[in-house]
Amino acid sequence: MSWSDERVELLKKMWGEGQSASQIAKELGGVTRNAVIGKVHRLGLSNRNGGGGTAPATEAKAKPTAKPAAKPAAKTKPAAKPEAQPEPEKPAAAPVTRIKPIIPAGQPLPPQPSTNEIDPKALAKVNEIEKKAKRLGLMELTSRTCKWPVGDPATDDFWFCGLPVQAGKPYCEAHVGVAFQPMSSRRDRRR
DNA sequence: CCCTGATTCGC
DNA sequence: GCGAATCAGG
Repeated sequence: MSWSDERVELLKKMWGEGQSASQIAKELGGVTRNAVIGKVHRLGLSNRNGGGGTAPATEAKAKPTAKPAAKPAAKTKPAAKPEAQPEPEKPAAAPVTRIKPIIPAGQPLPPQPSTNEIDPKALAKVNEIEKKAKRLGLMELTSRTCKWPVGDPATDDFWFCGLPVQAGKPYCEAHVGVAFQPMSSRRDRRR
């Protein structure tokens, strides 16, 4: 398989969308994720910049490996393609639909992470990805599927996100965002 | 163990 | 230029 024009374009597109190298590789077929990453680097777009949105998880790390190769690391990236895209980012998610008003009413309504004061960003993201959720059943869950529950367990309108989890976490990226909301908010109120 | 991207280097 | 092997990390 060679990097035809179309394939390269798809690569660019997907990479720009934040797709992982392995996913791109699958989509393209005939190549491994290594090939994709290699190509990405050769194309000079190892950096997924967009519009200052979410911070990149993994950033360039210094390589302490014993490599005496004296390389000033000249960044050859003076070129500015006229068709460069500023990356519109995710504009949507304004109304932020209330997650799920699933409360039979009359209940104590105990804990629940205040659905109220969670990063609107995170919520938006969740709503975004829940559309793409795989809607897995309890039995379909594996060690690497997002276990975020959606809907009312008492109804058949209940499923699990099922999207690929990232690192040892039980949820996908988006859900991790709202699940592990760092303790903050109401903490220091006296000011 | 699963996954991610980054880098190296023989081809 | 290509990408497997390897590295580094979540």
